[in-house]
Amino acid sequence: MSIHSSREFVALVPIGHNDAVARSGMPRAISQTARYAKDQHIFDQGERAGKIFRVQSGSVRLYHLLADGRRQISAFCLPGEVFGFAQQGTHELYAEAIEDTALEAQSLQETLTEENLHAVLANFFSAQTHLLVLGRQLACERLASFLLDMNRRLGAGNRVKLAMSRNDIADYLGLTVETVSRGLSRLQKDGLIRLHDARSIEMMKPHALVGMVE
Amino acid sequence: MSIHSSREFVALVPIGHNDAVARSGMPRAISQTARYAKDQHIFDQGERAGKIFRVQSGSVRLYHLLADGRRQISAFCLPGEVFGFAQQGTHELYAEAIEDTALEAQSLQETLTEENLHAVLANFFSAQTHLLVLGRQLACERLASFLLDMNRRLGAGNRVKLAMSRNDIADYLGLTVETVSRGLSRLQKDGLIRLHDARSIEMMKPHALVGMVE
DNA sequence: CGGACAATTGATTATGCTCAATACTGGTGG
DNA sequence: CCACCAGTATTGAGCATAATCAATTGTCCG
Repeated sequence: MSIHSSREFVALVPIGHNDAVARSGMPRAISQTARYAKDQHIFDQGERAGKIFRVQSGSVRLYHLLADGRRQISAFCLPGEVFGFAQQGTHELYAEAIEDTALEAQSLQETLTEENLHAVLANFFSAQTHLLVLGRQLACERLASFLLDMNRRLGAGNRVKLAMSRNDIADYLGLTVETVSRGLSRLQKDGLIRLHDARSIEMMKPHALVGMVE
Repeated sequence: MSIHSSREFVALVPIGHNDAVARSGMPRAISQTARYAKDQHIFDQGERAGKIFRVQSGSVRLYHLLADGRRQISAFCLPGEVFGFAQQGTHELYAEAIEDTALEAQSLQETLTEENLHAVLANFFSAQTHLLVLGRQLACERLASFLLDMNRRLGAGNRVKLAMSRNDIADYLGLTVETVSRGLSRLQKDGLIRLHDARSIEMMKPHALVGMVE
């Protein structure tokens, strides 16, 4: 893997809450808000990359596809989170809005900021942790990991309102829809969670869920 | 996830082949070579992070553990590659030398460089791609992915000399040792690879292997 | 040469997948 | 307002891939 002019390779612009940059008087990035409808594509694999995105509202799925249609969602992006980093100037995955979504799209600049690096690192550690889930956890454990992660990121008591379908969850956790559904039913039967409706899930015993995933 | 002073969070120093920095006269990082024996630990999860490492020779495994001992190797690091990026100043995984290994350890500085960012991105995309393997590929497909990746990174014709055991490969691919062994036997029986010895594998039909993984 | 570790192979089991049927939900139009 | 319809979710039955348990074989060092 060669290390040549990485100037060409990646969007490097200040992102939200960039106090350090604001104070130092460095040039701010050009940014604008773009709106996407449910299931609208944001960028495709192979597409030229020139921007990074910060979710203002809504949520986004990032995924890879195999030739026969198998799909792996590598991440969900929730409000406040940043995505769209690319190598070789080309996106390696697909991005779609899961629901109606507003994104702050920021144009390519050559400015290195700590916030950029921090966002990339957040993406990286998130992916790395997910490897453990996909490689070594059982179906119910994967679901517990997913619910706890969503709860942490959405942060509203012990109840999460999921934007994504069972199909999306399955493709994120490396399972099938049926297994996701059965797993949730099982967690509910065991008293660990409560399904208020299919997309609104309350964690009744968060500590027990944590115990499942570590 | 708060975005405060990321200065505390990550080692940011110039790394190898840093022509831009060298030319510009910016201060070079303090760096030194450290040697590790087979299976020697480099850092542990929870340990204070203060350095990043560049592999000069040998190879390294990075992994997570679950409480009951299940292990997921998130990456193998080969000569020329960089690892050790951390968040919150604390390592999130374990690092061990797979064989006798020399590392260029570089002290923490606050210098942002394009090479650093590029190294983090390389780590990130590698993890992201591996999610597809763990989430959506069958055992033989995972093995094909692994062999092709090793061949690309080691780059010596169509023959790879693996430093790691079947057990390491299994923990990297989310399989058991037995399944790895059976998968390799199967690929050999089908004429796709040839096992010169257990650790020395030749790809007889690289194109067919590529066909398996996409 | 011997002993420990590593790798392979076999038999059986189990987790999650596939195929199939049914239930639920939300939006639309009569 | 309610009935209908399409998409979404749940549940069931049988199957397949990979895990587990177990026995051999192979290999690298001392």
